[in-house]
Amino acid sequence: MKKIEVKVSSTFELEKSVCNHGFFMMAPNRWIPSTKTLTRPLRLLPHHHHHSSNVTISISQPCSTSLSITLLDDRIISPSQQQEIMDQVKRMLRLSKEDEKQVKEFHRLHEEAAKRGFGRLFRNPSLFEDVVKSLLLCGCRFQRSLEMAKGLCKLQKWLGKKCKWGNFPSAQELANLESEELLRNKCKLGYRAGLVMCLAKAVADGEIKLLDYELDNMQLGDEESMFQKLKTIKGFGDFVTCNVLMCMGFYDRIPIDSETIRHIKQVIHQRKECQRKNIKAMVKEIYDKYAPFQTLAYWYVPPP
DNA sequence: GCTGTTCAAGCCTTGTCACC
DNA sequence: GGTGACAAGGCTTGAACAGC
Repeated sequence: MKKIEVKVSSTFELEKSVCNHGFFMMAPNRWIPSTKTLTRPLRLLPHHHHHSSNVTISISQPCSTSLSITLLDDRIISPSQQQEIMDQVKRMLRLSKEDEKQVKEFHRLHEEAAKRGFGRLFRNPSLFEDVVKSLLLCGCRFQRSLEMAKGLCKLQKWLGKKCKWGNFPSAQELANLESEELLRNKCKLGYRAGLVMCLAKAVADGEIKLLDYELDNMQLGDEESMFQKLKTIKGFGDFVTCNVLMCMGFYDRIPIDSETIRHIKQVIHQRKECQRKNIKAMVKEIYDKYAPFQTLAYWYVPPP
């Protein structure tokens, strides 16, 4: 079993960087609380004549200054593939220099979060997976979103691919499906099947350049134009768009859904007057002082 | 800018009815 | 009366759209 070490700053805490909003619970991510380990498959780019392949990893934090990535399959990994694995882990846990900078700035505004080492929101290894999962959150309870993600991870098996642990399908894999019926009926995506299929095709055809979106955003820092651009995609309302912006690292528009009302009412502020009607105003009132990191502050849950 | 309405899907509750 | 099967409708979600 091969291990890769990744150095992290001493303020980094794996559990806090993983267990914050719902994505860490969605397949193929699996968090094991007893060992504080995150396990999931990652996709490796096609090499030479081979198709893209999966490698299963688990991430743990043996000490405060380093992470340990364990490769669970018995296979030889080239140096460039090792780099691919590290890049994806860095994306999930937001370990880039830019992320580090944002966390520090946020901590200047939010003393309590700084004290508890909170400031990184979990992501999936690719923006495409983030986007699809954001769509899965729509129009149902979270439990069903979890089942849909599981269904999508079984897709590779149904398509006859040999893999121990089904990975989340890529845009290419989804775009190559004959019809959306498999997504609709077997993965139980319902009406979301059409949206996901449409998105996958647009991404695979290069109509929507997700990679560019991600690369551009940090350099340009133009959230408004990114918001407008994302909003044109079918199925992207305010909630999904803000959730995707959050994944990209723009934190000043909080993704508001029904969960937000519960969140504010019961968990955080004991504010009973919170309703669907006034939720926007209340969120603004409570979190605007943390601008431009409102979404980070929103996901910070103080200890009981 | 907002409001309200409609849409979609599946789960949940309730209602109906035959049967023992 | 109690029970089980099944159907109908309600509830829930965010997006989309119409209207102001």
